[in-house]
Amino acid sequence: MPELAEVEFYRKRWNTGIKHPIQKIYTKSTSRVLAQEATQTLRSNSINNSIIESSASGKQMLFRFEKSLWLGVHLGMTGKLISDTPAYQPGKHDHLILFTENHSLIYQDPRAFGKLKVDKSSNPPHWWQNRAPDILTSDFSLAYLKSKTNNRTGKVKALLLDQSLFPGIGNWMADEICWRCDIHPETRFNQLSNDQLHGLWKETRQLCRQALRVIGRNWSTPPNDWLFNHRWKPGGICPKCNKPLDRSTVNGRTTCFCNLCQK
DNA sequence: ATAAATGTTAAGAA
DNA sequence: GTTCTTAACATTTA
Repeated sequence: MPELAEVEFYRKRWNTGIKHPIQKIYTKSTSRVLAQEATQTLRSNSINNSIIESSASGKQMLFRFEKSLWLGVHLGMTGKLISDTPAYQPGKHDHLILFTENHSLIYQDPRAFGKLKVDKSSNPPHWWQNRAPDILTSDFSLAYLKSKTNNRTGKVKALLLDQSLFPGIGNWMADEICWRCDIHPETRFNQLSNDQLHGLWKETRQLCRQALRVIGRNWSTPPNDWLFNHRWKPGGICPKCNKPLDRSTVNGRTTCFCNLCQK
């Protein structure tokens, strides 16, 4: 479910709890999301401690506590962050709940493909420090992208889904980018012309900005001239040429594209 | 009943 | 070393 902008949307939902001391903690007894050891560390270090800030990078989030504690969150396919009242009762798919005086901060994940990581140090954990440059930073330049993808023969869609190259891009965003650039998702990356590569880089950044504005802010529905609104509908049509969209499997993922527009 | 779902990773093969 | 394919993970929804 969550890609760059959805992650940002969920991250902000826990803002309600910032600077409110944790009074009580619930953890699911056997959870693949929150491992045994992380559960212990969190249980013994979160009470009377407060989240003071959070950040997102690609599909990862990091919550910083006042006293030497960090919580990393990856939402997997069906993870959600929720803020509710202190009276909230744990449900079947809740893996972690932090209770403050006025709120409950919930990590809910039915398929449990997400991951919660805990680190007890004063500096940000090492897995946060060695990250690929975020798409909207100045480090993600065309020159950088060129240098990282030089001679890559994989399919464009496959590379777009590679988090070490395009952090935050997921299935719908990868399709949206290919469609906007009129690039067939199975095109080999090293077959892209200079113009195509430049276009792909620009559209990638543009889509990230737009998605953060539209979905990241309040999860509103994107405009109808995005592929987004048409890609999941059976019989969906291409907003550019009004012909039926095509589907196939690329890189093990359902891929939606227009075989008239995308060459 | 069967398939597919906005993600990641591991294993084995080419 | 790179890339591809497949499977696995667990649950809900169409």
